[in-house]
Amino acid sequence: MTSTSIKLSAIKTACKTCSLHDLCLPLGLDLGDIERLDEIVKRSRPLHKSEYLFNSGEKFTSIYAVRSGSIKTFTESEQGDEQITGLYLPGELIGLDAIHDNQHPCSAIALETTSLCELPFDSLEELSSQIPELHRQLFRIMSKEIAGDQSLLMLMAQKSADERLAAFLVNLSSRLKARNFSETEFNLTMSRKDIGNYLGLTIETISRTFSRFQSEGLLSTQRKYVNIHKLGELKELAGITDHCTTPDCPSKTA
Amino acid sequence: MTSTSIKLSAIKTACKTCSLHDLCLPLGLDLGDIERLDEIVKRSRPLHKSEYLFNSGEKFTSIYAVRSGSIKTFTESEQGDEQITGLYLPGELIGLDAIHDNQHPCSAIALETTSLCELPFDSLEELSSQIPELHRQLFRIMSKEIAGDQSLLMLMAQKSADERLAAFLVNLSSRLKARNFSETEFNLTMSRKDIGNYLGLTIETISRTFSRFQSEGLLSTQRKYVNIHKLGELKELAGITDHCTTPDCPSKTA
DNA sequence: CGCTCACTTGAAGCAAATCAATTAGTGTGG
DNA sequence: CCACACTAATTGATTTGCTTCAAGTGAGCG
Repeated sequence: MTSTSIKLSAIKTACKTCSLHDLCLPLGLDLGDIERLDEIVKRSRPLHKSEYLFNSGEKFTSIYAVRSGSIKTFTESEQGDEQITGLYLPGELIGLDAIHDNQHPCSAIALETTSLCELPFDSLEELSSQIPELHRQLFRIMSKEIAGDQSLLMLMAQKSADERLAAFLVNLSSRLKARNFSETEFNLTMSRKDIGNYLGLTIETISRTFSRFQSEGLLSTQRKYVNIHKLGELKELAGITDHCTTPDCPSKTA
Repeated sequence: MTSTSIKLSAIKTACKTCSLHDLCLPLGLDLGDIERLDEIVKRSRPLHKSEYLFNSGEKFTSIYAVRSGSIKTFTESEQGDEQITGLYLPGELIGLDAIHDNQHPCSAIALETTSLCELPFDSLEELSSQIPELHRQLFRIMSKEIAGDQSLLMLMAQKSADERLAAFLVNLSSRLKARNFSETEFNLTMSRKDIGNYLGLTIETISRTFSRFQSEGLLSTQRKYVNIHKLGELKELAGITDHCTTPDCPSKTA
């Protein structure tokens, strides 16, 4: 199971050749630094759909970067109700919320077949104290996560069902675009139930809202497949300030 | 206005004698390190009520630690509606969400007379690369902020008005307790309107809920003054998992 | 004293939740 | 390959918790 060294050379993935280069940690690092980073990265077999990456309460040891696929994180209250707290796409980092008390406050599960890079935190921390630019990059990423959560909060607090779903789709669209996927045609890896949970709505409301969007010609859906016809209108509905946390964010260019 | 050096010695506040020692950055640092931290800290005149600390869109230069008083942060959408994103008490750090794109995504305003420590980020970053423990502490604090936002999210997504207000009060209570204030008697520095906005509810709902809590004997209020009579019941209402981000969090001791 | 502003309380309206019934996919074993 | 169960999603009818609208109260202040 843990026969890493042999397979590694076979897979031959490396930060410097990774297509997520400019989304993930290596942004702004020089070649030598990237090689040092590469040395601490562990790459294991991909997770299948519904497999756990870690469980709530587990000891925190590593940060994970999504290489392909997608992951959802969620917390569970003792009443048993579950709240999805994050959806992670390729190039995004999972586990940043676990640093402060050394255990994961949420569980993480694969929404589809997903491969990851594991970054043992001790090594990452040590390396980042030697490479100031890595250090800065880590701060930036954590800061971005904070800012992203806060705009999601804003969404929850005072948006209607329509606005929430629109914002969710627009956000997903722009994140996919930044990863060179289509911004208008994609597959939702989350179920209606998950989306509802994530947005603080019921499955019925999500379903109805999708139906209405479709009858209004904004988009068409077929189960998990979504085709956005009027991205502009959807953005407007979402409140334009598409609570985006992506590099292509319009507010950045301002 | 910026005649700092003279006044500084007069005020004579220093991290090592600060009562917030174990809440703020110096946690776990040795005396020598604290002195080095002290050298980069700027302490200016206190802010009066309703004065701005910084404005949304402003260039990010410093992190601020609250020494006394309280600060609220909020974002404003182009439609003009405002969303409060944070309430900061003594010992807490403001501005962590601004690191990633070098400008503040929200505005910060004093809720009462408030004094702060300003930590120029460049210096802090440099110092933290020299002091591993400071480095670690910064990560912990940012991580805690992420985890805190996520539980607030959970609150918004699937809690009733009662549960939200209860959770808010319980959270405030435990944070005040950690600062050696009473956990049952305190003044709300936020108005009903602000509380409503923060929790995604209207001012009327907040008012009604307070009235009901009072008639049920859970607490009594007189304008901003709150006296909690049955903290236990309130905690239960809040869902026990008091989305706490404080050192005395029960889940920590588990 | 009368003004304003923050808060309280009541009544009506509405968006989303809940309850309920169907339909469409997915998987399983005969 | 087809019947079977099982889950995901859709659609409709009803209920409800919160908002909105509206009026009133009380504290603080010139």
